[in-house]
Amino acid sequence: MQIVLSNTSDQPIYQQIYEQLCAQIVKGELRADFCLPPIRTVAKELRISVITVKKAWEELERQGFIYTITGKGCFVAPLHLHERAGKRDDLVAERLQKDLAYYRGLGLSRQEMLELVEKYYDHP
Amino acid sequence: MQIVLSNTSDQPIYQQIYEQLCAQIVKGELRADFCLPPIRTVAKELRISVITVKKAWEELERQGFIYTITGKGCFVAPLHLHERAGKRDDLVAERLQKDLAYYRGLGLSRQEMLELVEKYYDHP
DNA sequence: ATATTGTGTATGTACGATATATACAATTGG
DNA sequence: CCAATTGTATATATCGTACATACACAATAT
Repeated sequence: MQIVLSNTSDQPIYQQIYEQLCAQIVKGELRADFCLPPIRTVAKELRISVITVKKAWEELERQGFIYTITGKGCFVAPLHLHERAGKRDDLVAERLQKDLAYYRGLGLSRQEMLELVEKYYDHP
Repeated sequence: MQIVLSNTSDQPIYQQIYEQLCAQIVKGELRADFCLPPIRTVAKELRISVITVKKAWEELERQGFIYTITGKGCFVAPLHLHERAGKRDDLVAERLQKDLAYYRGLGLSRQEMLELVEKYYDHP
């Protein structure tokens, strides 16, 4: 499990955490029932408050990515392969809609867009 | 000149305005030295505060898209064709970097990404 | 000249979201 | 049972967004 925070990002901390854990779970990098580190530990390592970590955890639980056992810890929800793929597709679809709208709004053609992706996707 | 606000969007109002005007300027839909409507008028039509419009206008000026003559109004900055194209590319590049990082983070391959763009770009 | 109208600007306020420290409650495990 | 460990709740501080209102400057008609 790995979390990297960006201080320059305009994204809230709890959301950065949420997204990164989301990604790791749908990719299967975190196995089912894997026990996440205590929020205190995460907070200490990232040098942020416990509450902020909890907020990310709450959102993860709300979306069905993890489950909580009070006094014991938080665990990765057991999702089958196709469920994980489905959740990933949900995340992609939701974001893609807004993103493409932006580029369309700037007047980019589909062809231009494809060329940009082709060019920069693997070379950031 | 046209501005459409979304109440459901999680984007700030002033930013929605900024982006839409940006787009219209780099696309050349607003001619150089075109006089924008008074912020009071825009505010009234959109049923928002003058301050919010001003905030969008400020950002547009900061980015060199418009210039202000106090007492007279705000005007579209005179940009040559290649300058406009350059600014559009700047906007695209800045956003594309973050967007692609997100999809990469979810484990999408370049091929998958291309297929999604191919499929949904013109059919939102 | 100067009053009036139109323009952008500044001040002060309110609210919600973000993030924090600290204290609390539930559960585990020796 | 008790101490340690876990997640949870309360109260507070700060920042960003948005607002209403009053101000300052420019243009123009009188």
